[in-house]
Amino acid sequence: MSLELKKFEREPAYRYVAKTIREKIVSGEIKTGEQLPTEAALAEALGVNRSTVREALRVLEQGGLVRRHGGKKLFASIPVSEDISESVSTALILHQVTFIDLWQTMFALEPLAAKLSSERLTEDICARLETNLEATQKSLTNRKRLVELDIEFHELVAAASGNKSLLLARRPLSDLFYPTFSRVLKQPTAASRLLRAHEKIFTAIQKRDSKVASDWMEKHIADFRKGYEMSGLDINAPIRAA
Amino acid sequence: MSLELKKFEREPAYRYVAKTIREKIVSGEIKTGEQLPTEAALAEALGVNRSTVREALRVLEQGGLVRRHGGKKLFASIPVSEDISESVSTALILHQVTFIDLWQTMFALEPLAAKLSSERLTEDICARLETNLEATQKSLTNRKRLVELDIEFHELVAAASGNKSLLLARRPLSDLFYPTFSRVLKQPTAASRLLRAHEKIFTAIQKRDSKVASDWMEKHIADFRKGYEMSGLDINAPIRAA
DNA sequence: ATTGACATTTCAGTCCGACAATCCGACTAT
DNA sequence: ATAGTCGGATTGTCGGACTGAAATGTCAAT
Repeated sequence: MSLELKKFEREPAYRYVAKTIREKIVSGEIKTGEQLPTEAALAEALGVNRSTVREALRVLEQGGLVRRHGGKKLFASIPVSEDISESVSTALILHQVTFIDLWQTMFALEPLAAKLSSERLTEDICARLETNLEATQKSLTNRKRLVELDIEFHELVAAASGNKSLLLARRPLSDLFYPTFSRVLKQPTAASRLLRAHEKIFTAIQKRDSKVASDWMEKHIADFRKGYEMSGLDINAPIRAA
Repeated sequence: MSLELKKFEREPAYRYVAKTIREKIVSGEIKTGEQLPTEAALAEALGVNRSTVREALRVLEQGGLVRRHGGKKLFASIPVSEDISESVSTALILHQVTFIDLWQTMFALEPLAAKLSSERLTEDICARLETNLEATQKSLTNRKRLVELDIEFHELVAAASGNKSLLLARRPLSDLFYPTFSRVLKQPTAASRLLRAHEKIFTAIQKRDSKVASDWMEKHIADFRKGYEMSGLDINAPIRAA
């Protein structure tokens, strides 16, 4: 017997304004990349004060729907994974997710990314993967650089899949993994194993061999976990913020 | 040859304020559930105007890090999946993800959720799943209700996994699926197939049989796709907003 | 003591007006 | 054309003010 009395909550004006603008963007009435009116103009058009418009803009900005180029003009935009990732990451940290939580999810997503990439790889991304691999070969002793290249490799594979939901889902997990990844790479054979796995994955993707690509990615992610454990890190401890 | 001269960008005060408060929350200095000072107090403490504080609060609010209870008091809080899901969903829509994109990702995540649930199921959630199944049996002809129950079932399974990153990753996908799900349920045998799958999954989870749980979930998700296609919906068309 | 009605205070939401910094566009001189 | 100059437009920030709703305090009745 929930009474649910009417939920009086009159929605604040700033939220109404945000919703209105968001809908115009989502519906396509305001196209991506298009310039928005000035704050003053929006205020007048919507019949509210500029302060109210500004609060609404902060909301949209945080959601990545609106951004400023070069300090002044306001543009409608598509939220990119960076926009989303930060809030998801902090949410995960506050929920005290453990390494093993993240790893389990990643273990499901990354092989999928490898598989799909084998089916959709474009010339552009293929070239970038190749460049990435060459750089990796030259950076086997530079842990910091190696971490960057590993991040890029996996991001490229996910991008090659052409599946944006996959890209968006894995990004925050990746962001949370990598602060400790440098430590895992201290393991003697870690760097060479990483390179070997990346090469196998890349080759398989190039050959459109989705099965092998997926399998090697699986091994690669499994290997990451082993390395994590062997580095003396606790897979059941909550992930710390970067 | 990029000069990259210092990126002058002095960060706006409202963003600095937001960052400051966020860090205090993430670091635990302000505990979850704790009440925050009033806007005026924050303004004075941080040496900025109240308007500036308010803009910062909009940012944090959007990220689910603070919320108001009963319209007045401000509390620090943990972002829940609803908080995140909306922005991720709109991002996905703007990226024009297709049904097949979402489905592929879901096809990787849901069996994992079923598998993990088999290992960690709690009494509480077990009972709620049982209630859910009973309600489903009684609602086979009520499509609207059936959609709600299906959402709940899968959400419960994911919750039972105890893996928050999984919960957070699947939520926006689920939200995007369900607007069209009612149509899929028009298929003659769809409702009974759904019930049967849910029952099989639940039974397997109860028996801690992770393999069977995972397999049945896989079948269930695969079946969903077939139903989607048979309903005359285009799996390659961009998902529309709810 | 507990309850309930009523008065008081606090505070979020909104508005107004203002100002400095700086970005943009137009105009001018080279 | 290119570079330099100048003024208007626009954002970020500020101080102040008002309103209504929420929180709190007061007091009488039970």
